Amino acid sequence: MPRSPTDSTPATVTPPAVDLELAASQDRFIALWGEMASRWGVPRTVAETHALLFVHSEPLDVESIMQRLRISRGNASMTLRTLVEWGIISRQMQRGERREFFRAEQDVWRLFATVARARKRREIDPLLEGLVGCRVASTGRGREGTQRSTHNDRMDELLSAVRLLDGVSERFTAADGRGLRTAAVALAKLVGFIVPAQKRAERSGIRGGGT
Amino acid sequence: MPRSPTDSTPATVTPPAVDLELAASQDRFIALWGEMASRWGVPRTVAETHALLFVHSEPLDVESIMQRLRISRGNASMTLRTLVEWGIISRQMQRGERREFFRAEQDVWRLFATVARARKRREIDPLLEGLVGCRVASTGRGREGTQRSTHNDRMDELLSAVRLLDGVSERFTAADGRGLRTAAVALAKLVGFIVPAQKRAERSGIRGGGT
DNA sequence: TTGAATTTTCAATATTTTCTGAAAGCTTAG
DNA sequence: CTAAGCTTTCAGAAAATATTGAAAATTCAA
Repeated sequence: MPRSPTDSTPATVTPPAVDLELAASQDRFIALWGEMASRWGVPRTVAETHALLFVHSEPLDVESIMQRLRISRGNASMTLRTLVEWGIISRQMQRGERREFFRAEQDVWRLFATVARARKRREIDPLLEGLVGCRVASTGRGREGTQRSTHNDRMDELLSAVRLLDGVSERFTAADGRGLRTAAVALAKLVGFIVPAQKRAERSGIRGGGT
Repeated sequence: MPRSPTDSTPATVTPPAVDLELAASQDRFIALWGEMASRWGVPRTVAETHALLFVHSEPLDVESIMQRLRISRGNASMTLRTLVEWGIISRQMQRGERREFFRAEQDVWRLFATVARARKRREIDPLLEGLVGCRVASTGRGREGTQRSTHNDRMDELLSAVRLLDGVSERFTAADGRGLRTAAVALAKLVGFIVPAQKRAERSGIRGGGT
């Protein structure tokens, strides 16, 4: 590997002539994706790594990722493993090459479907399991029985609502991601909502983060 | 106000005879909800507070909440404020009473719709805004132009996918929560997935994150 | 098998987020 | 106006999470 020990330029990814503007755009996206991720409870570097692989169509090796994102080897390793587990990036080893390369799922809808499925597993399934255990034995007697029934009714209502959403999502995020897109489009039509090509800022001062 | 100054009993919520089994069930639910919340990136105590108010049909005052959940006054205050901002609990002051009482939205679908809307605002809207800024000026020239186009295409694809989902969710989570339920049911039908009126344990060993 | 090129693991460290508690701020009765 | 009763604020403590870095493990060519 022809890299001098004095080498300190971070541009491992691209040999000499880099398109700086393009790189800057990519960096903006990486930052944005990382930023969003923290709101979704996903570690920043995990999202950044994914973003890098997503915008960089050719597969990258660990070294390049480390350098472009300025993260440690250990972090890169764990992060990549996580992403592979989630199924949104894949390892690619090639004969003649010792190191592994990684590439991201490029299809947006498949990406979404995969993420949705992962979240469902982590966030919905345990809820469904747990809810049944939150009921209380009904005694059937007077006022105590009534209170208990009310409680159970509440739990049941919650349970069936979650089940409904769960069932739907299960069908729509199946494997190829087609379902998700279909669902979105179907729904859009259903309400007569046509997706505009151009975005319109209907409301500007939305939020209320207070202070 | 008939409370002696020596009064120190913590049982503000329930006078003497409490249904311990019921309380235990409620606690299980509170714990479960709190547990789930941490996976969704919501502070545990925020979720627990909401859970308590959700299972406890009558309004509760801050003191009761603090004691039942064993949290500090400050935490309770901030937490309640958050929940009120999210729109899933409401303050209720009453003449003759100095303290405030809180009660949770009891309708599950409205609850979901509200939460969905809040998340959309925090997690989707900033993404939409940010994405446009991630494009790169197309030069239109040779290979550099091609790379740039590819990048922009990717961003556009992402953008329109997010917009589609966003638009749909916007319509379906509007205010009353009816939309969400409607959507879920509609989708369920669309794929031939019939929601049973009575819960049926189709799969028992639901399985899970199987290693 | 050896050893050079990688990747993985994990204890230690850094960072971020959440919670506490005490003091300051309101509001209303008197 | 003053005081009692409640609520909010916020700096710092505590807890939870994320990241590093270097040693150990793995892999493969020779």
